[in-house]
Amino acid sequence: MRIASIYLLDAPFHIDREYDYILPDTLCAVRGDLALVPFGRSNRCAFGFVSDVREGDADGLKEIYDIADSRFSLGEELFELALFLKKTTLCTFGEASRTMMPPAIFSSPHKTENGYRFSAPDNIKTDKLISLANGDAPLRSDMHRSVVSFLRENGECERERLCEATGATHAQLKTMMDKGVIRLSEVESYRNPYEKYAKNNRRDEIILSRAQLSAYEQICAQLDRGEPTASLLFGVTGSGKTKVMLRAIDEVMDRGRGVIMLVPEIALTPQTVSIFCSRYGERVAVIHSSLSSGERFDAWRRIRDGRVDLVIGTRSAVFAPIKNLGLIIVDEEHEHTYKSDSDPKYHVRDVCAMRCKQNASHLILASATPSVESFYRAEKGIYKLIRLTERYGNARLPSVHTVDMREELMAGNTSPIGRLLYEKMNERKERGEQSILFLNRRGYHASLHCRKCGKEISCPQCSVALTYHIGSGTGYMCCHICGYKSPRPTECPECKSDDISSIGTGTQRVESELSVLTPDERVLRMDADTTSSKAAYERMLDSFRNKEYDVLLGTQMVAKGHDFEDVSLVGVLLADTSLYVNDFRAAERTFSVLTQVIGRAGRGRLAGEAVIQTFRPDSEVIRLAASQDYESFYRAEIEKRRSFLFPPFCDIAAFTLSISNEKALKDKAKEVSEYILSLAQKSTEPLIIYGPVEPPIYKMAGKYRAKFIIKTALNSRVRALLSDVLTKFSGQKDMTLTLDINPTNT
DNA sequence: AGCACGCCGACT
DNA sequence: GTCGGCGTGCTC
Repeated sequence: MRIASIYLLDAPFHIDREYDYILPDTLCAVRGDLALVPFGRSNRCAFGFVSDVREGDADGLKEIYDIADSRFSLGEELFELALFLKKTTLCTFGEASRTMMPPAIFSSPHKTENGYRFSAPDNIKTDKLISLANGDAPLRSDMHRSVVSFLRENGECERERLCEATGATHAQLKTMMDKGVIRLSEVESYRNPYEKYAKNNRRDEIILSRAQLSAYEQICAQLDRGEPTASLLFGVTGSGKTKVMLRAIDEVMDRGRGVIMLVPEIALTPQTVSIFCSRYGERVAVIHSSLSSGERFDAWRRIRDGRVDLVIGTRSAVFAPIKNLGLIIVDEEHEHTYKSDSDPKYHVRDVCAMRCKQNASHLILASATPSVESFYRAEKGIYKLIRLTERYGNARLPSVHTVDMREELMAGNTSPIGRLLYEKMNERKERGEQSILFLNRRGYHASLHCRKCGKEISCPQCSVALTYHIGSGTGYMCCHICGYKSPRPTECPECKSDDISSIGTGTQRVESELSVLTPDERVLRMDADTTSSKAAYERMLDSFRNKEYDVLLGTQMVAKGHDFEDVSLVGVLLADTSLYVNDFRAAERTFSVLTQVIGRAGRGRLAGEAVIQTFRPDSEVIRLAASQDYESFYRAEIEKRRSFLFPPFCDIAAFTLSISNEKALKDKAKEVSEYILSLAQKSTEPLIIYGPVEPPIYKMAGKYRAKFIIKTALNSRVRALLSDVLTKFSGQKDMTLTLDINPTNT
């Protein structure tokens, strides 16, 4: 008997392993194939993936219902990658495979007399083609004759086009089909929302500067080695990394190999897309979170069917089933969106490294402010370090002024705009140039406080302050964690005092301040509240580019990757907000976002200037960001990481326990803690265990949370230990225990 | 996670 | 007597 080992799609962690089934003679299967199997006492129908097929003893085993055809197979390479994810992130095989395939594949099977069969996903779009079957058949209708003569002249024709051209109806065509005069064939077709960019594509020649050419040649040298390699393309803002990447993509495609280009969610603007689509036409697939399920499925099918050589997309596009992968590019590699925060909690860099190993391909990590981990690896020689130290063309890095906001306060200026920034904005306005203002906080005021009892107005579901937003009427309070909204209170919910005051400044408040301070400046506010749709976001960037506004005011999203010719001033309204977060990556994040946002100024022919406003002008991070000196920042930071033992000098495994009952949390936390300690005692691996500790947000969406932080050096024995903890507590009800290995916020 | 089995309380 | 509460245990 042939026996197949199967991983199930929906097995929870503690029962996630291979299960053996009989493979009936009528079916054949190879590793990676999608299967339908009976599972559990009631033999409910479950999806699974074939891991292995062999001859063996069938006693006590159930039979596989069905195997899907190879179009819906994970394939050998992605199957291995799913196992890799399971092993390294401790997710289930099902979670891993779900992130690699479009959900449309798992459409519900249909029941037959003796089991279940696959249903083809119902949203495969087909073109219905009509061709001549027997043109010599005698015809009595004029319409039939004109259809036949049309087909004789034009050959096979798409059904709708045929109806349009001849005036025939579906019913008439049906009659002709029944008589055997014509025949209908269906071929799969693909929805491609980016088709419009792909028209009249052409590859314009790219002229590289001397520095860019050198970078490109270093990349080619890596490609020539024909083995898995990685480089860190470290180029200052505005150095023209994109051009180097385009040339590298050309080169790899000319060698007949596939490319995956990853970008952070925020960078997937129409500008980015149009650059690539107009260059590579229909050989491009774009993948991101706001595709419809049909579009997602079709992009996946186009890639699977070998119609695509270049995939551009966000994090999960690293799993694109592209054949003969030659190059992966991770643009803005320091971005935190490259770490998944739901299962599987993978970092895209690790998956890239694995895929490059599988395909002997090259990996390019690109950034003006590389993650400390990546720069460390470059120093160690694991990545080839390629530098671009100068801005492209005649552009120079902006000159930066740091303003101490305490002095502003003492001078009686309570506005979020300091005097220097105000002055410089006016200059820009007079010269017809543009400014970007960056503030890392949305809403109007950060929070409301009762002046009598000191209580802060907080979210009933989460332990964070509600942010005041202006809106219709008196405005509303909003929780930025769970989205809870309530009207603005008129009295303190605790002591009923009506003496409520506001603290802090958000983008909305700056917007209204500006309308008073500089009434003739046209200000565009861009944050999560104004860019609810992708279309709105794109429209805003376009109108700012078209100079319908003088000032772009916004959160993080104004800092990333945009290229505005006429922006010559960047103002950072409060640089220190992200410094007070209790997190070993706070300095890195602050440095990176400041450098990125400063880098938006002076990218064209105009000289750039930046004003950084802060209450901490003496802070080392702010000083280094002002001088845009990444390498000095890196030296200081890596020494801190070394002496306090943080990544890249150790790995961190973080368990989060969450329970809706606070008392139950305390009890369970003790139990988890004791279990971890008991395992650690038996282990010889280096393990430093902290916890239970209260996370910065203790209560989140109605659940209380406790964390356990383990500093360690990951290997298979440590993973087995972590897996043991997860298995023990993952089956228990009324609680969840999750594990994040090397999380981006600790 | 599902789902069945099973062992106790309140109903026609 | 039996319908149904959800505790317990298993899944090739």
